[in-house]
Amino acid sequence: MNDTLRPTNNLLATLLYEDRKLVLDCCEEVQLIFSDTLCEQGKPVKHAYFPLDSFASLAMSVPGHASIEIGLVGNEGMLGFQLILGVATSPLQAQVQGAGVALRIEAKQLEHVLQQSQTLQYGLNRYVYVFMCQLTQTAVCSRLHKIEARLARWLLITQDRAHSHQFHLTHEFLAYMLGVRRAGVSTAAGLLQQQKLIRYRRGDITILDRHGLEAVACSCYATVKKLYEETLNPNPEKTPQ
Amino acid sequence: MNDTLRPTNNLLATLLYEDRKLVLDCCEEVQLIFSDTLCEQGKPVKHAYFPLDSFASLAMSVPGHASIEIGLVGNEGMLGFQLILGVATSPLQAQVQGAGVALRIEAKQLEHVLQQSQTLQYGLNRYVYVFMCQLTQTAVCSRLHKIEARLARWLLITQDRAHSHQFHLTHEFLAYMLGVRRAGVSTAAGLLQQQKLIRYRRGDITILDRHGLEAVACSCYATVKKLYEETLNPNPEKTPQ
DNA sequence: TTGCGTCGGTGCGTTACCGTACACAGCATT
DNA sequence: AATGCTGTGTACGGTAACGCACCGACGCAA
Repeated sequence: MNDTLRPTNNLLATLLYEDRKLVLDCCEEVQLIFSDTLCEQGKPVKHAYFPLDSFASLAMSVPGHASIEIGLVGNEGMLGFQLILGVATSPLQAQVQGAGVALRIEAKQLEHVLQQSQTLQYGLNRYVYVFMCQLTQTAVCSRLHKIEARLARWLLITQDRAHSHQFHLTHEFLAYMLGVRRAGVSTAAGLLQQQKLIRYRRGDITILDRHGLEAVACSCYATVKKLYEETLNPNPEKTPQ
Repeated sequence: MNDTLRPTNNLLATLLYEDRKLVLDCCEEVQLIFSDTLCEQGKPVKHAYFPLDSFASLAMSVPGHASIEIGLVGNEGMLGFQLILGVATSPLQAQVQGAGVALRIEAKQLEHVLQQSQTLQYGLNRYVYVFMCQLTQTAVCSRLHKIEARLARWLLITQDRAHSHQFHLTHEFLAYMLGVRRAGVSTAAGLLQQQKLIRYRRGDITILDRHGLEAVACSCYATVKKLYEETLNPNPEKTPQ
């Protein structure tokens, strides 16, 4: 497969060649449609996804409350971390936020290839670890930081996943993900727009000043980004252990 | 080893007999001292612990802010989940909250026995999964629920780990764990005491009415408890898959 | 008995966000 | 041109928690 001529999945890229091949041979390419639900809270999961140019949001809902952000999964990771741990039930809800292509592997087949290679197991376990840290950081963030900072952070990670300075996100959706009121998002977004960091019109958001946005966002953005870079080294051939 | 005459670790109890033996043979018994720090954020980890009658708190601190609760680990689980994933750095801070005995295994040895048994790997992976769900639930909880409910929840999980209706916890410490002001805890604790659910005096807390406390606590307590019961089945011989 | 450190109760002004509600603008459909 | 839906701006009163600060009560030790 010629990876250089098409978008790649960075998690797969961290794997040893043999392990990557093992996984890729079981994968099929699928087109993800915007707003499709890939898995629901508490329901069984049939596939794991390695997004290429697509990405999906993860959220948890609590009875009697709004839901809350957990994170976004794009081509830096994998959707369905539970399968790496041998659990076939989804604890979260996943919804496609950016249409595009993803590689898909059946749960059974993933389980099978995991049993065939210790190093694959190890490589994907590292992802589970990073994902867990990200989860914790997001948790802390939503507890400590104010809406404006969290909104800025969310826009940044969306831009990272979308690989574009422009994307579609309504205040309504952002409110849902951040677990706040729609009105709260409007106010915060208004502030960011006043500072000429972003521009939006009926759901179409354009990032005007990424650096400015990073300054407004809390340190959580940088922390998680660094974690991914440090832990998921994209040159495993050089550091196979 | 005669497990029936002494406190047991429930996670170890979920393992197959052979796997349990594999782990136990590498374990040494250690006495954990109250307020000892078992691992610090970002520092390497040398051991994993399986508490018997001891328990420890996990917290994450963010520069410029108070720290925040992640959870408590007692005889229902294991301290050092990262080691199961092959990562030897601690993302969190762990401090002994209940003095007592724990079984301790060296990181290297755990890695070694994990390589020897797929079923052990699988059994501990399930714990990682449950722990992750708990993490998420705690995250959501600290975002959505008010201090009184979260305090009630914390007291309940402490009671579960301490296996006693009485334990030592100052408002100061509770504030630290819940990520709120000490004064906020005092007010909330005062309310619980007014309702005759608890009694406290200079750090000594007595649970008077567990059911009442469960009613005040948010649903998160019940959710996580159920998750542990369902996922970590203590009779693996009957359901070895 | 005095002193000191720990622990907890309380008050005050401030802030971030909530629930609710209404108004309006852009866009598509009839 | 009229209608209706979606997306956004804004306002109002209410509240949970904040930072800060001070004081009192208890318990240990000199």
